[in-house]
Amino acid sequence: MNHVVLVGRLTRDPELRYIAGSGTPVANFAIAVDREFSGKDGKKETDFIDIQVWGKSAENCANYIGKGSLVAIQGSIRIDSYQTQNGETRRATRVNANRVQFLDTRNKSESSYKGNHQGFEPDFSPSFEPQGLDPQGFQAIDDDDIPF
Amino acid sequence: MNHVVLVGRLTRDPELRYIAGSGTPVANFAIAVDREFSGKDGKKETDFIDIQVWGKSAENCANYIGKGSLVAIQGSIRIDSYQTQNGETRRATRVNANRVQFLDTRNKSESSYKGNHQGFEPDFSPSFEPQGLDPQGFQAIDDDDIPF
Amino acid sequence: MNHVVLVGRLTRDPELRYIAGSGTPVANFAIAVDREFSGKDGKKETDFIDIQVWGKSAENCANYIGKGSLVAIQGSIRIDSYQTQNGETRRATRVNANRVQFLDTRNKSESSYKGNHQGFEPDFSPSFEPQGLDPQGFQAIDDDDIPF
Amino acid sequence: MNHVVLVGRLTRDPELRYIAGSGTPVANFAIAVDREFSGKDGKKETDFIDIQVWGKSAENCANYIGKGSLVAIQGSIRIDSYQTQNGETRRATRVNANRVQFLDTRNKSESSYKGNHQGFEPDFSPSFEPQGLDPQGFQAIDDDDIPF
DNA sequence: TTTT
DNA sequence: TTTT
Repeated sequence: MNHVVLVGRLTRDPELRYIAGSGTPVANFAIAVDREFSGKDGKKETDFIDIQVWGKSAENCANYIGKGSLVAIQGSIRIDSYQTQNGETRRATRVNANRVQFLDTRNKSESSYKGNHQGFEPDFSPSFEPQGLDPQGFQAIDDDDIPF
Repeated sequence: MNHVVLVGRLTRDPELRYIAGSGTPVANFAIAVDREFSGKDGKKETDFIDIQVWGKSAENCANYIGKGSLVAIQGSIRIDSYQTQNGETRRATRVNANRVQFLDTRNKSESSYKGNHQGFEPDFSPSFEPQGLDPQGFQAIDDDDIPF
Repeated sequence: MNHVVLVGRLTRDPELRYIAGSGTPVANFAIAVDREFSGKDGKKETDFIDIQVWGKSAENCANYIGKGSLVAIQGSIRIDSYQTQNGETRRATRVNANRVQFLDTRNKSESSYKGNHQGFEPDFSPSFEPQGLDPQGFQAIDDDDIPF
Repeated sequence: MNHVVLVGRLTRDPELRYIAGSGTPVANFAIAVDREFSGKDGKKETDFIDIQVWGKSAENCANYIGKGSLVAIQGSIRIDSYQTQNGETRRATRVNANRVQFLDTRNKSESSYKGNHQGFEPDFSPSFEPQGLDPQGFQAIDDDDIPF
């Protein structure tokens, strides 16, 4: 039994890769989770937790959420070992997400607009451009195209 | 929201320490959690997850469970930063346990018998000696000595 | 160990009451949680789960969320027995919430606008009137009146 | 998101049925979960929670655990509606278990022996007889036969 | 660094 | 290395 539930906001856009042989999609990102009870000084404390998602869900993350999006994650703690360049063995602790629930109704393009949209899009981060969707424009995405 | 539930066995006896100023007890140990679905080759895979417990519950762990004990843990993921000797900053990921439920009826002494039993040691292994109840006393550890 | 995590939307406004003797606040409401995998016919299935919150958190729910609000709930399953008028004993199953995290930025007034907005009602729907702040006062409910 | 984790003991043996058309196995039982914090009078309080398991896992429950067994359950809350004889609609709240982890090493037969075994087996409940296994005797079950 |  |  190894169960984790987290609710937090992405600290960066998901990075999508495909495993060499199998072609399996993997997405990596981190979320910021505020602690319920913070330090005595009252200043907010936050844990930045690394998340890994596999398969179709990885592609959905890459396409529909970005830095700042609010998500609920269900998964398990996973500890992987790896070698540094100088041959040292280190451990990476991650949450392996079985399910990522998007809690922001605003999609990636909307979220980057936040109010400061003045005829052009200076701060429209390329990283929010919906991948795998029409690069031309941001016509509302048809309900049928959205996998949730 | 940051919730974790784990069921697994201790890989070593809990280490109990007391925070210098406050005297707050802290126990550290790790548990082995077998993955539900293991590799294609069928060989079992296991995550070794670091646990930290505070307060009265830390003392209970030190007194009543040891290497091999089965426990259910409820807590949250916590990421602490610390400095290595050469000034590098690293992160330690742990589960901060709010509750440790003992699932083994057998007590510490029984579990410590396996192998290191050499003719005497009535029913008590050194590693299970209730820490914090040591009449000798313990060395209070300075906050600064604790990387996490 | 009895842990529950739910994410869903309120099906109605919280009902706030105060326990007679102690004055402890209690709020009751239900949330709709869509099942991840629905029936073969593809039609969405939903569980409507009863929630009970105590103390300060009950008042916060009454004041800040309403029908339609998205929440994450952490708590435990609780089964209470009560008597029907005809002396039958029945069981009520509820989630006793330790923590209710509000996931909607939009406040109560906004959410109550949908549909029942008829020219005025500045930014306040009756159903969202902060209970427990009512200058009129509330009727303390006797413990015996509460089946659960 | 609808996640539940419970640790408790079976209050009765699992009842195994097979769905008419499909032949899918379903097991029903209940577990007793002690509340962490009990009433002011100090007397222990317990929730008796109904569990439902499907598929292969249902058969494993029927074969390997019984009244008194300690289990960890991971699943979700499910609310089903049904009609009483007099046409009333009622709701049944259950935990739909995705995974049942057996935390008792003692198997069914052993557990019913608990100490009071004096040459005959007065209190060997038939209900603990391993179903689907050899009714003749209680030879240790071969490791290879046990799916965990 | 690892538990059964 | 960090989110609102």
